[in-house]
Amino acid sequence: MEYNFSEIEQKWQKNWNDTKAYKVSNISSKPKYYVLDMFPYPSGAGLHVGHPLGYIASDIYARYKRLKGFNVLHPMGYDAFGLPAEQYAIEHGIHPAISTENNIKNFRSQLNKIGFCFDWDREVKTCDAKYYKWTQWIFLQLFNSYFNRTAQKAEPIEKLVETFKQEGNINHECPSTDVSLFTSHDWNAYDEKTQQEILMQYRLAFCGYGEVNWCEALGTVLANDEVVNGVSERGGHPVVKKKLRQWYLRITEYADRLLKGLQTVDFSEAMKEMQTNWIGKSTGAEIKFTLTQPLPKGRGAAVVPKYKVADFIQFENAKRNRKEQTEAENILWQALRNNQLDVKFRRQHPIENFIVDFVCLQKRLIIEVDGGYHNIPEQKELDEVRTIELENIGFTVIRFTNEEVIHSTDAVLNKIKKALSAGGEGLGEVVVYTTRPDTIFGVDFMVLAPEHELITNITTPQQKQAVEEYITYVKSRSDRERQAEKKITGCFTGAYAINPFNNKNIPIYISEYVLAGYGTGAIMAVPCGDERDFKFAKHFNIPITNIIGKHFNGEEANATKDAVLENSDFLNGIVMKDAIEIVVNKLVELGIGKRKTNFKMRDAAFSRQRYWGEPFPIVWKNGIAYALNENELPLLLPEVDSYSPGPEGEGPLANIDSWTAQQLETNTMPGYAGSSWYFLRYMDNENETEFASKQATDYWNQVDVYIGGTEHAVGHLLYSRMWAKALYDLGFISFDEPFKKLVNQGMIQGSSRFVYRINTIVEFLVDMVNPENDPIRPDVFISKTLLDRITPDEIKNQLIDFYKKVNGEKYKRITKIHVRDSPNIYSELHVDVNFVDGYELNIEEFKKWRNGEYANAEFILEDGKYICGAEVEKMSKSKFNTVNPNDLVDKYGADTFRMYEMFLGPVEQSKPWDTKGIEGVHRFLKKLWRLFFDETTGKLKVASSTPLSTGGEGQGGEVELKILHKAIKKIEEDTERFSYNTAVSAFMVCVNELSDVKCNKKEILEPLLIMLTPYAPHITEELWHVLGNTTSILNANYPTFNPQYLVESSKEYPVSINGKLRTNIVIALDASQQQVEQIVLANDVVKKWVEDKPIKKIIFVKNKMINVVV
RNA sequence: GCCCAGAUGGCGGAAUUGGUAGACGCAGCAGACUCAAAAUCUGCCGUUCGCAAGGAUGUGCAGGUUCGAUUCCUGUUCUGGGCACCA
Repeated sequence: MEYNFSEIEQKWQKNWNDTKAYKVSNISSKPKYYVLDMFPYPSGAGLHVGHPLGYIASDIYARYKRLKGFNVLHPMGYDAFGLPAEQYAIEHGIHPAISTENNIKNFRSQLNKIGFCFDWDREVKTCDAKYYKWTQWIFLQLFNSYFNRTAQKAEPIEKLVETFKQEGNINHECPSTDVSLFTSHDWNAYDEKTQQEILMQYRLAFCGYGEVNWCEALGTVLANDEVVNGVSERGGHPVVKKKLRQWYLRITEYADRLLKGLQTVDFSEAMKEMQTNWIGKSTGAEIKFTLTQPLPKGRGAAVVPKYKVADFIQFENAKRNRKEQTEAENILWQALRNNQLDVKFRRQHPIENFIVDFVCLQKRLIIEVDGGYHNIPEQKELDEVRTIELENIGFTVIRFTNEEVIHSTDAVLNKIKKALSAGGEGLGEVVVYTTRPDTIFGVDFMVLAPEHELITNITTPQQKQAVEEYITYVKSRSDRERQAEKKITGCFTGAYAINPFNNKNIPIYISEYVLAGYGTGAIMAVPCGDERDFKFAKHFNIPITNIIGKHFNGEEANATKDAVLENSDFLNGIVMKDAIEIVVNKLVELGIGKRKTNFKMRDAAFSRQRYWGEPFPIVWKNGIAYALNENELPLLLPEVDSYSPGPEGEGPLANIDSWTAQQLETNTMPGYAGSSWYFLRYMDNENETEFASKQATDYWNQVDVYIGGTEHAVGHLLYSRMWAKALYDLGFISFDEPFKKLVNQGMIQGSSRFVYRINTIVEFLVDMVNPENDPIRPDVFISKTLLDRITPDEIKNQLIDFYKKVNGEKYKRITKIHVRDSPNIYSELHVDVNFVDGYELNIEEFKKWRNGEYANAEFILEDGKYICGAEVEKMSKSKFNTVNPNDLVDKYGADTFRMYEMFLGPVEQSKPWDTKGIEGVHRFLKKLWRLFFDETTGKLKVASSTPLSTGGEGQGGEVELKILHKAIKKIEEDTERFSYNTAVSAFMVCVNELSDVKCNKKEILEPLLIMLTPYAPHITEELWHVLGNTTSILNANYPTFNPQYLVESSKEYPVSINGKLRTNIVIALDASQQQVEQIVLANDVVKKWVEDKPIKKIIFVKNKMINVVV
């Protein structure tokens, strides 16, 4: 019998389908195992050979775990909302639902051909209303929650509202800087709109404003990859940043937990590192730099005033005063202490010759609480003098009576708050964020992000025009371009700030290398320690202060933390990393800065101005966003007439009158909405009352193995981790990390092929009387190898020869030829790899390509062949380098295809696709087949005869058992660690060796079949039944490794002299060091190399090697 | 620019913990079977010197640690992935 793979594969695929062999139950006595693939987007191009790589890997693992006795969940579904379908709809007028459904059908049929063990009854599609009902529902949970920073978890927003009613937001710092402190009194007095606006700043899903790529000409918002070099990819229209109302997820609140969670999951170190870097936690300080301009109101002081620090006696008095607090002072202190108003207050603090009641040094605000004796005239006069003196050195003084403090505390606090915010404006200041406060004395200039709000206020009239021009330039550039730019650009604002530590004037610049979104959008530049600051200083000729002595050579910056500080006042002589703490403490003490933890990660933009996505279950009333009720879900995506954007760049939903009449949100959710929780829906995909029952999510729990590419490292993987954490916090699931183990699959790259068209233009002077004599100028392609060798002149001559040939008789009438050089002598064109054999172009196929576009093409060949150029690129339809798995399955069968994809190399490594080697794997399966069937007679030759165990007489049995158990050990280990390429070669070795010993024993071959089942399920099921089994091999028991079959008594040791291998000697494994030394030194080869040199030592590593050192 | 990964024969790759570099497969070469082809089987196959025995050299590049380095360290080049609206 022949190995007829297509017959076998169809037969068993039908059988498995009919018997529901892959149906998985949520109720089982077996331990559970959840194997998940990353959610595919069903693109119109269909599957190419790159897609199944991860699916085959997971399929093998799922089948392996099943053989090992697990109840395995291995589902598949579609991330079906997305931009490409919408783009297709715009171009072809076909509803995305229809094109998506077609793509899904195509995808599924392609997947089925490969023989995956998906439980199709659990299939999900994100664009299905039954699915997105729950995406909307989860969104509402996020909308109706806030992050309790004390408890470090999400909680219902009603709980927060209760707290606000009781105590204001004193214990719940707002994640947004837009909301300052308010009391319960304040809260209760706020109107609905204010209250809702405040709540919005706390919600986990919230509305804000964000910049998008706006293309005026197309009237639409563009995705980043639709923008190329600042213009739209389609049409090349200019693109600028535009602020639009957007939804966000407050993922930044989860930053710390997302970091901590990484310690509990089994992801690669690289993956964890990428996520860690993306979250970008850094510790440092915010430092306030006072501006020299505009001048503080009415006082004329252009420098930061200094004041005298208290002497010993004053400190003693202050201490005593603190103990003898009045009732009013105590009340106020309780409200001011511990940064409750966001700033640090001190009580009974000595300033100049006075001891003031309360002072905020940072805002230079003094609060005096007056007891009764302040009412006498002398005291009043003294107080006034004191106020004037304090104001002269830059303080603001406000006074309250005991009465006011005790009876109208709220009003007093409000006045203080107002005074605090006014204080900042008067002086004008820039807050910078730095991770290196130790370098404070090396600050030579300051750089603000061009978006920084202070810029318009501080720019001097002389610099105004230059600054505006620069800002216009920056507006046209993406963050990526800004960071990648090597050229130094920037602009001086004309303003100066003062270094609070040495009063040095610091020029303030703006530059695109400072991004508005990170830190405070302003940096203090230390050119001797930071490369970009250094280059900036050089470019603008800013003198550089060296604070690190010989560590700075004047040629390049040195970011060391180990240098001893110089030119640094009170820090001189201190090692930089120790100075960081000292400076931070000093900043806090002086009230000019604070310790600050920063995250690079930003809140996740969660809306798109598009049609093909989940509608938000949100209604707007009077500018307030209200959630729909649960029973109004799903909010169905309506039909639209056109997929073009709304009037102000909103999504297409804004064009539907009935939609806008209901005041429904016109944005839709982004692609990652549905994919952030799909792994939960698989557990219970038909549930109509919950996103998944608690019972189901408790049973399946975390995904045990998740296989997917690193391209999702920071997007999808962080979002879904956040969603899981939020659902966990709110009590809907009982695990807060969704994926226990992550295996990264590499990309299969395309190996593109190119043909080279000659561009040189040949002009003919022809007989104009007969226009039909106009000569034909076919496209001429030149072979790559030839192109590399010959000169442009030779190319021209070849070209003319061709024109002569094709024009034949006509050519004789041509009176003159003129060859005009074009800038590029030739063009490199992608050609479909499917009609290139290796590098040789199949010219006939090429001529038929693209409806005969090149039917008349001519070719300059070499040795009768057209050799193509080659390059490794992304596999993509537009590059004509895709290979369809269907073609390969038809030609070699699914089993061969599956094994070949695995045999290509390690799963996690990227590699270019090359179909060439597939024959080898196919031969392996045929060879396996021949172990069962006689080549010539076609008869089954497997016999049942118990192979003899160790010590028995029949060596045949021993050898075969050894071969089998060596394979079991290797293949089981390799499968466990996803090293499928080495497992496949172990199968090959095993089958080669069994063929060599002509093994035909059922007891050897049957376990081999079981081991091979995960890799090649069809052929093994067929042979399994050939051996007489009646149940499916899918449910067989994995063979058990027995080490006793592999025991050896001696080893052939490699022997090196001075590390160079010279010979091999067989030595018993139990030999001692002395015995080994004797044997080795007696060896002739060793003697020859040692000659009479003295032997220093002999290194003997048991079971490894021997090295003689002379 | 920043973050992550990778680089080994003509090609895909192996070497799991610092211990015989090139397993397994492809391609190639030689041979067997055949009228022939296909299929199958056998042998050879990093480079280089040599008739051979054997030697030299060799894991992107330059250094270092070690008895011994593809493996560890420092620097560097190139390639791939990501960089917040592709999914």
